[in-house]
Amino acid sequence: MELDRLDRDIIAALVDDARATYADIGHQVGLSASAVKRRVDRLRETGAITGFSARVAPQALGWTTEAYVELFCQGKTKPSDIALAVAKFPEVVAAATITGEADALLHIRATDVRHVERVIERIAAEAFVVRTKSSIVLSRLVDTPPGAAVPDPRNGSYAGG
Amino acid sequence: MELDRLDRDIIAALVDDARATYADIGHQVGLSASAVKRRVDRLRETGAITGFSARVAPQALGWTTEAYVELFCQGKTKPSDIALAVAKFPEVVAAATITGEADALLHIRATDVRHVERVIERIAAEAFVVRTKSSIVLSRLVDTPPGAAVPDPRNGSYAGG
DNA sequence: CATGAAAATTTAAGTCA
DNA sequence: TGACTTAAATTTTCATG
Repeated sequence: MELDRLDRDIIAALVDDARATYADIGHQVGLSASAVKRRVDRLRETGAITGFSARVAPQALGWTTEAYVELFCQGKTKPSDIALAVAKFPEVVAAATITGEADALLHIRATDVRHVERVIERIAAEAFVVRTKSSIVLSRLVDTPPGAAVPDPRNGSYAGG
Repeated sequence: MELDRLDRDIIAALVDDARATYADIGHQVGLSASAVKRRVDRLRETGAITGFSARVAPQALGWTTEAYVELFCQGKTKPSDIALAVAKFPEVVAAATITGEADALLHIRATDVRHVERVIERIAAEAFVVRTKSSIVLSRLVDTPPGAAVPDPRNGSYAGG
């Protein structure tokens, strides 16, 4: 799907504040409220916008500890096997297969270090896991909601900082 | 701040759909619309909810490639130095100092592998950076919005998972 | 002190040119 | 696309347990 500058500006505005009114967004990007609504509806239909979500402060909800865990798996392990195994844990907020020595990298949020330890133990118990390598997060420096900046492939600039 | 079960249910509902009406949320959690609004206002004031954001499909916006980059820094480097340096790049969507051999871990989103390479080059050029170690993401397995599950410290259960 | 119900205002959603 | 109309939601106010 093709996105023009207005679409990217609208997306940036909605990433910044998903509850902004169509009139407000229209004022920001230079469109009428009804034009903005039509574009937002279209962006949702085409899948560019997948939904709207509250941003929460993890530590305020009790998620005070996070960790990154590298997974080293047996030779024949399929990505879908890993996905199925780790998706069971609400503590695993992100997971991806990666290049390099490790096969996958997990991002874990937990209530404390003991909790992290428990989750890693249970993941390490999966049949395909050979070993794990964990890094506890000491301090978070950056945490940008994905899509806060929208790249323009044509000129390398960004909308919405 | 103290969160009861209703607060956690409301947060879970808003993480799932930030544009749900107060009446809908009230129906889900067993409250009237005005009671829900009061609690949401309070959750925002106290900082448990930091805002509302559109969820976007990064690949639909041109962010087709992502990478994790370990940063090895000089002995006297402060976390704030790293934060300042990497926050300049919209491609750096997350960064944290971590335990282990590396000093920091960056999460980068870019338009393609060449773009990732360019960003890493510019970060590696920072004075405090000794070396970097990169892993390109092959396939994303899990990507949960933070707060999709809200832990209850009292009994170890979750709301909205 | 938080809740539910009602009133007033604002916004969303649909239709027209 | 913008302007207008109707329906719905938000926001405020007020009374209750």
